[in-house]
Amino acid sequence: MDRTLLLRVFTLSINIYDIANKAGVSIATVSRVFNNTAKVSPKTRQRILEVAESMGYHPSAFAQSLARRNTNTIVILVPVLSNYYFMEILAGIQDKISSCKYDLTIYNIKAFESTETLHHEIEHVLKKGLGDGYVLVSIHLKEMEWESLQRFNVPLVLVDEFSPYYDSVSVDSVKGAYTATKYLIDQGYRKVAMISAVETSKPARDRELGYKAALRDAGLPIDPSLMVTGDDTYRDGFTSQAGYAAMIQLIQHPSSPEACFCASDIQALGALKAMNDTGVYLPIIGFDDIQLSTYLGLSTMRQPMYDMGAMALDKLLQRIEVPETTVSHTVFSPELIIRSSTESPTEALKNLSLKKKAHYS
Amino acid sequence: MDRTLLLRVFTLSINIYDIANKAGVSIATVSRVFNNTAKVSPKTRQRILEVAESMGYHPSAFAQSLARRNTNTIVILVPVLSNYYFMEILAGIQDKISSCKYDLTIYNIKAFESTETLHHEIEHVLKKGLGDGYVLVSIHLKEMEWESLQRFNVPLVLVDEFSPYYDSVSVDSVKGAYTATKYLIDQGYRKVAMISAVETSKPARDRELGYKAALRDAGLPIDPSLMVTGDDTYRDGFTSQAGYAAMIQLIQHPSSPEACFCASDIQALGALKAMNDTGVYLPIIGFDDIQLSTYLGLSTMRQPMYDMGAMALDKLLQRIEVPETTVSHTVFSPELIIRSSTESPTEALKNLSLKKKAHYS
DNA sequence: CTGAAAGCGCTTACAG
DNA sequence: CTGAAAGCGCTTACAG
Repeated sequence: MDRTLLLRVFTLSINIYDIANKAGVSIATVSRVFNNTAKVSPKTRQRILEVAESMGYHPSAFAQSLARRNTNTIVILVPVLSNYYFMEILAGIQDKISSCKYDLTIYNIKAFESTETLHHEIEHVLKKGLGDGYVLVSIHLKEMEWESLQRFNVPLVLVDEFSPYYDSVSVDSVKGAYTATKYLIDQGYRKVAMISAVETSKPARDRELGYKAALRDAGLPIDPSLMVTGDDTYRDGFTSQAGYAAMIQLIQHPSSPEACFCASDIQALGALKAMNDTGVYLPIIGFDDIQLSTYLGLSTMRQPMYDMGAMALDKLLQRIEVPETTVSHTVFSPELIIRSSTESPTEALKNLSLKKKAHYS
Repeated sequence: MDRTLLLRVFTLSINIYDIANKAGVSIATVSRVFNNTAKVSPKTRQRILEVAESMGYHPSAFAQSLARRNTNTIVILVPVLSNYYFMEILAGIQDKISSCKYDLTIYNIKAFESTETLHHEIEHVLKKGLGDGYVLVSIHLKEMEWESLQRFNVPLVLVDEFSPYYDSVSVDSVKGAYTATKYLIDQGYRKVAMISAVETSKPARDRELGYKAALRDAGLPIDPSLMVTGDDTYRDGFTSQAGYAAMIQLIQHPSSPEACFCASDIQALGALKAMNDTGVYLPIIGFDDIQLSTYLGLSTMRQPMYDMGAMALDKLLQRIEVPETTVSHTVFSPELIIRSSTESPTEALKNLSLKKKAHYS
């Protein structure tokens, strides 16, 4: 009695004891009606529900999780929240999860100055035990670091990353970059430039690999000065601003590149704008196929982001159910989507003058 | 001992007792070093840290929250995850929160068939007690429902909604719609159509209000058949698909509208595409100013989404600190941004043929 | 169908 | 500087 009163004063929140008292039952019974976990006489059930409703009671999620040793929630770990790529992946996850018992929580990983602090941050979150399972999107760790995460023994699936220890779904960046670059070469361009991102970015590195391989296979020289980044490390350089700056660099480049493969659509959009602003046109092909690309006529290598998200969640749910499932890796091959941004320069040139107007703002 | 062993078998997770045992101290001391809450001798501190590191220990977030009666996390409640509007708002929140002690969690409200189930879902989440404070984005409830939420006595700020009981930040939709419509009228168009969304959507209703008011003030007739929705209720009709369908309706409309105000940019993008596909051009002005709009030359009413997110978080943190702060409401006036989509038809017509090519996919 | 009681993994006065 | 113990709000065998 005293306890309850004291409690009230401080937290103003009602708990299971309050309900039990008022309904004249034990807390066990209250718990049972809220969990539908055992037969409770219709009468008492009704009474408890009424009391609870009138007092605005609901079991505390924390206490439940603690007592049950499970959380009934899936958590998504992402480095940045506002990003077209993640948005698509999240959509896939969200649409899938709405039909199951799990709650969805998105956790924003803050520290990512170095892979080491990233690693610590991930450990930190996993140890806190917020979810029954985790989807890690675009989190890139060293093999050893991935290995060490195993000791937490928690279901975990990787999107846009590979590690032998965990289920994963990703896209073959090397192959995609190769295809894109080869396409440009096949169109007759010899001097194909690349807009890339910071070198610590795994997808950027992989795409550089594919780009170089395509040049090599075509017997073309690799000119490192034609691989530009826009010198902007915000978000690893995957921004339209960085793409804009990079394209300006290419336009002013002494050896006049003839076409350009771009590590991401978002950068390509910036590059497109740079071309409009300067009036210089370069056939360009991006990577991702975010929704905007359709509208802007950007040719690109499509990643099935929505499906990747959905599949990642499937794998996670499966693993939570049956922890012994053998680890599986799904690697999608990006698909070449040709739109107007890779039209021949003469065709495109006509567009440009008008587009310029259209993009005035 | 027995307990610990048994536990291990089932959960495989180490707790504060394990660390205390191994380090030869009490759990209180272990707790203290992890919370930096009292002086602990450097020696023992060091030892405890080592033991913890070696065993991969970290305090359980749930147990901590339960014992402390606070969670150290802010939760954002949103109806849909993948949405350009939310993305911008989230960016504002995220950039702000990275410099404070709170963790950020995004909770996806599932049920929104009716405002009643929405209300219940919100109650449900608040009662679970997942956060120290909540930012509710684009959650629209009846005044009574908002009122009833007060009993949970939890810090809560509203974005894109108004209630006298809570801090809020929003935009004056009525005024914005009025300005946009008036602009078109001032350009000389008499038959201004509107692309709207489902009638249960509050922003859509408000924008309809502003649209009608502008027509009325200009002495123009209001033709309900010129207010179209695209008949798509997915996401309340705020999709480019719905915008596309709506524009098709307008294009085929017997009374041939001369210009169009659109309730959101995302719909306007769809409408733009419809115009490209059909070759029929209508000056159009959107609402939001999402990032893509710059690229597409869409005239629009700008909402400062990023700033709104940041400000919402500020208000929330303030309220958590000082619960008695008087409730404050910030209403931004959307700003008219003129780009090429409102060019005069003759000018625009020239654009169109080329844009059409550019948008080929 | 229902209760008493132990336990989930922590924090935090209180006492020393 | 450190420990014993109560408490956070639940769940869940166990017993009846």
